[in-house]
Amino acid sequence: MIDAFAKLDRQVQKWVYKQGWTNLREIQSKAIPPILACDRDLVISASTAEGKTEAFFLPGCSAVVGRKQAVSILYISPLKSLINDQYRRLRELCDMLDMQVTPWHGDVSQSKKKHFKRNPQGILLITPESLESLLIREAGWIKPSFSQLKYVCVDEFHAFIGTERGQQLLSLLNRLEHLLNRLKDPIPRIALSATLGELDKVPLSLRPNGSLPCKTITSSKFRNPIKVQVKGFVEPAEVLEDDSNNPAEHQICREIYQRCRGDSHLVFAVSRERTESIAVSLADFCEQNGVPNEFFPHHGSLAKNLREDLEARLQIETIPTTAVCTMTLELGIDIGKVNSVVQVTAPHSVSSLRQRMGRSGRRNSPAVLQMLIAEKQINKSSNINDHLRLELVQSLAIVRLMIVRKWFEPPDVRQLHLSTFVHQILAVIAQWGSIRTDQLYVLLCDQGPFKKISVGHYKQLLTHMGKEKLLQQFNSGELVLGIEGERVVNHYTFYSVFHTPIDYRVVTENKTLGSLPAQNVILKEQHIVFGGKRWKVTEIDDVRRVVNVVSAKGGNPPKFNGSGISVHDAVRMEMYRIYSAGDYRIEVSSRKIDFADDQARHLFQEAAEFFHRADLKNQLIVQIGTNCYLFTWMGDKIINTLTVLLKQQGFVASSFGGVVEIQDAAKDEVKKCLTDLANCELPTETELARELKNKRVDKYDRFIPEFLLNEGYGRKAFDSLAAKDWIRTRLCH
DNA sequence: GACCTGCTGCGGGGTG
Repeated sequence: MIDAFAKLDRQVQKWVYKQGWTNLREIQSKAIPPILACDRDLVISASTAEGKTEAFFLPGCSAVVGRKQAVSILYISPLKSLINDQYRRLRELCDMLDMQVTPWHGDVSQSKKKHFKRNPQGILLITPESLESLLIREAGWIKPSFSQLKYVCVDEFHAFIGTERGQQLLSLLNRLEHLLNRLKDPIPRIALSATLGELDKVPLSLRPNGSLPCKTITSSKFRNPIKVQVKGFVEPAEVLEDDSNNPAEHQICREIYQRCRGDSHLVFAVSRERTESIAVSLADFCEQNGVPNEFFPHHGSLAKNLREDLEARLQIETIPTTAVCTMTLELGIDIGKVNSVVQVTAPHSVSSLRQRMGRSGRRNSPAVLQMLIAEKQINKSSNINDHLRLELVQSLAIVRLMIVRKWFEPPDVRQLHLSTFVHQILAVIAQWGSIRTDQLYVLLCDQGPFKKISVGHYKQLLTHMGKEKLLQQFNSGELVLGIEGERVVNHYTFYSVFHTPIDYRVVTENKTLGSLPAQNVILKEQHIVFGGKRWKVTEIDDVRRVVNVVSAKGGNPPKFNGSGISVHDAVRMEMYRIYSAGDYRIEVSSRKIDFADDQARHLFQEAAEFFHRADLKNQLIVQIGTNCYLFTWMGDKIINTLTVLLKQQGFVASSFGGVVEIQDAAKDEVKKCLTDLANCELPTETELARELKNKRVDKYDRFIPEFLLNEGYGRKAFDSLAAKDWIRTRLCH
């Protein structure tokens, strides 16, 4: 450890002393030799607040100190706010090293950018979108300015893996190496990441062409103990018309109020709508009790300054503050640690729950999680899903997977990312002016990250893009942008690969509170909840897309849009094990720890009894009245596949919470149908996708021909092989 | 029955 420290630059060592650090953290010491060697990629995987940033920058800066001719380190972050944070943290170190550090994103002033362009050196902190714009517009400047580039560092790498934006990033890094003639002598990539599942697969996600070896560093540090409780609530069967007084949610808010007031906590409420309704109820409790409000909402549709005010307040430990939030407070921004984390309604993945837990656990105190789950009261009209209490059992399963099995979801790496492929074709042509089709394929698919795209598909896509006037091909084989291509590329929204719907701005007295999706109807005089407060809509301007509001009483939060959720196989399999055993408790050295409260335990016992009575341990198809219910206890890809297969065969099938409902069908009929299907070739995922409408979900899907779109969509939504395997191994026996 | 992220160049007006 001490040896590693000795290898750092003297000024860097001085900076470490100045921080009052007596020694480096484990991952920081471990990272020094491989970064100084500069001959391989590196994945630094550790939980928040273990000093990952310094783990890279201490040796990284040591290796490049004194170099003035060109940029030495390129740091890429998914968030502008993180770039601003890192800039503040790096400035002192870089001042001591007489090294330039420059933040570069959409909010950085033109003057700062101009200064850097005249004087490119040191460290550049940038977003993928800004790097894209530099490659397209300033490739001639990048070539000399980055000629000495020694490291590329990607922060929050887990947020990129398997996404459209991550695919763009990989393509950008490959295009950069190509531009700098560094394909044979690649620039080492350092990925900083929260703890990941399946660490052995990360190197391929960091450099798909494998042109440089990769080392992975993790921390063996003893983690804070974890305290978890699941609390149950009962939703009365007869809910009054006025759902503003939703009884279970009211009880849940009372629980949060009593638990959280006086300290700092995060309440993850899953949807923006629920975030608003809980935040405003808690503010109401404060008002009724004559105490100052300390509960505030935080989500992506809230104005930036409101969010930043709350983030700043969370950092002040002496002021009790509870943020009711969506995943906006899951990663990235430095808000310090909170006393505990509350999760309202079941989380959908183990990995996001883990991230959330990481926000709790101040100085040697345990990380505390409370899950508040409402289930419906059972009556005559209750359906099978109500009886099974799927949400409660999903919550129990996810806690067990996190604590007992220490498992979490790997990213889906089967996807084609066709929308981003179209984007990168346009971007590369815009960058070079023109390129031969074979060169373009080598750059994006052979060397770059689009390895799953065949030459045949590539050619058909180019033909289609030609028809759409995105491209034009000369007789020489050179591709240039077509009229439509020029139009798309020259618009400033081109640089991002993710889709953003049109919004209305919500304004009061010239202050912007946030935004609302345009599709959702808001009426004049309507009372709404927004930003944790109550308002009346006074005016709607459809041209400027502005909703004006004034302070008022009453009202409900507006609807925001959301698409489907996806639950992994492992979660449903764990649910099946819990039901079958009739026991969810966690075994710790021959003792069983019950992490549910009385109400949750009671709700679970009722559900387990129902499961047992219906013999769901052995029965995979159940007949209730004229309907059938199919239980696979598998993830949503298999559920989707079976649902569409049954529909194709003429059944009326739909799924909810992982259970497939088949209307007006006999159990044996359904079983025979699926068995027969599995005895021959099942339709491919592409064939299943043909059955569906509304498949254009990603930003550039509108430029993809139907047959290719089916291929891309099929891989996202279905898994024919796994579905066939399930029928043969489970249903046929 | 879900969430999040980002982007330009230019012209007009105000300030020091």
